[in-house]
Amino acid sequence: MTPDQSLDMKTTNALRFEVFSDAGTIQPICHLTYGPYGPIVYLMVIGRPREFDTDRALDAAMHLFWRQGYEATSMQNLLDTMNLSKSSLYQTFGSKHDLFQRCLQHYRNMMTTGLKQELKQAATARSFIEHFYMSLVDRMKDPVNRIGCLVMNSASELAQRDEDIAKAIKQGTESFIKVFYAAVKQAQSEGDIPKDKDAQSLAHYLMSSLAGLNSMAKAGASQTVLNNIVKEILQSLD
Amino acid sequence: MTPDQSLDMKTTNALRFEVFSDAGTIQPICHLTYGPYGPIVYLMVIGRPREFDTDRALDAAMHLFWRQGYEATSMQNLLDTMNLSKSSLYQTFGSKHDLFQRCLQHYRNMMTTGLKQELKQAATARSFIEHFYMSLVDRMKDPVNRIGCLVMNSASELAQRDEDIAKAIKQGTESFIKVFYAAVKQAQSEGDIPKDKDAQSLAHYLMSSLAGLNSMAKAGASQTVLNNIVKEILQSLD
DNA sequence: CCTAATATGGACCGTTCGGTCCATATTATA
DNA sequence: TATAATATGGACCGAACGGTCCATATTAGG
Repeated sequence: MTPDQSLDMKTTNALRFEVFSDAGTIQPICHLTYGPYGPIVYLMVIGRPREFDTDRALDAAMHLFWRQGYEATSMQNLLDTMNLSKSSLYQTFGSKHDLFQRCLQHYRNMMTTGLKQELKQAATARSFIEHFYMSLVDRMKDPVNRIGCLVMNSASELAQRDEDIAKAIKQGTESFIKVFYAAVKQAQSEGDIPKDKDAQSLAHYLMSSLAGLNSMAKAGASQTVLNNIVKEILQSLD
Repeated sequence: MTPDQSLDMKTTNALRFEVFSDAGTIQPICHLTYGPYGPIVYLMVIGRPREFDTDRALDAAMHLFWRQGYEATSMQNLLDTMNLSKSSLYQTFGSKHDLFQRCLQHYRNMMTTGLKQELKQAATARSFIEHFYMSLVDRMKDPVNRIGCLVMNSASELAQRDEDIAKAIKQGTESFIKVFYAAVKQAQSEGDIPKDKDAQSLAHYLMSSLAGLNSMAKAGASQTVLNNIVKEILQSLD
């Protein structure tokens, strides 16, 4: 169980135990009640089983919010994309706001997992960093990909007026920065970044540069311009 | 007349000549009609004069959009802030969308004018650049100021789904980049930035870094973190 | 005083917003 | 088969959305 998961207990007329999955969805484990001969534990859930995949629906919602932002995404829009009925959505995710929080969590997990894996698989940490920025610019060839980072987009749109989301954003950026920090540290130990550079500062700088790059792409900067910016950014590692 | 201004002619039962002010508001010049002895030119406008200051209202709207974003700002919100009646607003500015475009223009003019002036007044171009970033971070002490840049905020929120606004955003960023370019060029001629650096690339990089810094501030980065990022950014000028 | 032109306030519009509720369908166990 | 629990579809809700329209007020010139 990762730190993101938490145990929850809910009493109905009997007793149920639930956990939250990585994606934040509720997963029933067992169902405790009492029969004439003592307690009975049902290991499966009673009731009609879900017809949709919660995590898949969450993923669809995340991509929609990512592309459109919070305000510009309507519930109807979400229903269509997630392919759910209104009841199912509200029963499973609570509200638009709650759903968005789950999406932020999901995004954070997805990204950090992916980045850590890429770092592990890269030949050197420095090449990981370089490849990260260069492939980012490459992806920007397709305007469809100029949607920035969900966390930073949300910071721009919501952080100043929603404390809960601000907290999630802070956690998100810190997670990303941790990956950059690990990469910088590793690169320093591999001799590819000067050891006298402050790894923490550099990690923050890399995060900031990433945000800037995404902004420039959204603002319509050309491939050439983006590449030149990346060149400047990467020189900071020397 | 600056390039932003344009001449417009509108025919009613007579003929009127109008210009757009820097803020984009309509300014009547004269009113041409025909009397029994030939054409008559009224130099003043016939009709009830405006009771509000158009530019002041536009400025208020701009600050509201800047703080809240486009979608999160309702017409009622605008009416209250601009202190106008619904009729006056729609008559003067057309629609929410049109008003927003005007605000973008106004922001661009305001910013470029201010920056050019600061550059002119600075001891050296390099000190202008350095002071620009450092005072930005200083302003971020107050959360009220963590509202980023209207142009970049709009890029994040709207550029991918509104061609007109995307165009305005591109013009905006290009205007800012021009100022940075001028500063870099000047600093190079003053010997404060190596002449072998590509001024254009550096200008784009400075713009990108600015966007990143604003994003980080919105995401809740501490003063210390922001300062460290600025240090890294400014090292790119060496 | 009449007229042309504009300003203003407020009623009003259809649509969409996020969200609730309920009747019905479906499932697994008792 | 009865029951408990859940899933689902759709009707429905009040509020807010951006926007239109019209009656009235105000101004300057004829």
